[in-house]
Amino acid sequence: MNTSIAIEKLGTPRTTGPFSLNTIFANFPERSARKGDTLLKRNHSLGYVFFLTQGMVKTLSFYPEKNKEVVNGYFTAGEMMNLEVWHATNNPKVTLKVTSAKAVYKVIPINDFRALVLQNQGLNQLMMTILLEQINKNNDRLHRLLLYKSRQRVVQFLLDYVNEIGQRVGYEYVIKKPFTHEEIGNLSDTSRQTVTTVLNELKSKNLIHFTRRYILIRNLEALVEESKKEG
DNA sequence: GCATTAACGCACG
DNA sequence: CGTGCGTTAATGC
Repeated sequence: MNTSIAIEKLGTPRTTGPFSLNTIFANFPERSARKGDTLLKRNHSLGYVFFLTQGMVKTLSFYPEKNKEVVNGYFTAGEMMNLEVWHATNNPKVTLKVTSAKAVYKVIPINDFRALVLQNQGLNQLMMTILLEQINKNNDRLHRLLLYKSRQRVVQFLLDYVNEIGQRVGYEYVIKKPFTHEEIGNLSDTSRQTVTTVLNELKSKNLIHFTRRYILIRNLEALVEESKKEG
């Protein structure tokens, strides 16, 4: 994989331009939330989709037979959330929680959303694309769990992370952390302690540097190699 | 071996 | 000053 090309794709073109989601949802008011706030409570009764314009939100599913909530993934600016309500107007398992300091989002009732999609062929196509991307992302996560060991998954998560929200600084990349080590563990299917040790190992190799506020990728190429390397 | 859980001390923000 | 982090020992497969 050519990471330099992948990095060039940074940004969210879907949020600008005449056919962007921002334009399509222009009439829906923006709402603001802070870290830890819940956008969608588990067992809510009404169907809404959400459009995230700023910040980061994680989704969790609840499994009553285990009495446990597991992290499904996270959304960044420009993404649609809770699209599952398209075929069932409520989504009782799912919770949406803000993980960044601040999040700005729009709430679109499912009936309004359906009407928009049915009258707008472009939006229809875009939704297909977005859904497939979300499915692919989940597939990739599952495949990584099957094919790679935990330390590699942490490195792979870092690479995803820098692609999505990293900022280029000279030859390095900075990620401002909306995640704790525990959350990184949830998302790369490993434990908090493993995340800590892997990150410190990468730090000692001078591939990355980090504090509680940010992660600096010092050597992206080497990190890509690290993600492929066996145990 | 490879990773998880528990446990505890420490210090960042 | 709370909780997120770093480390290690015990345990499982």
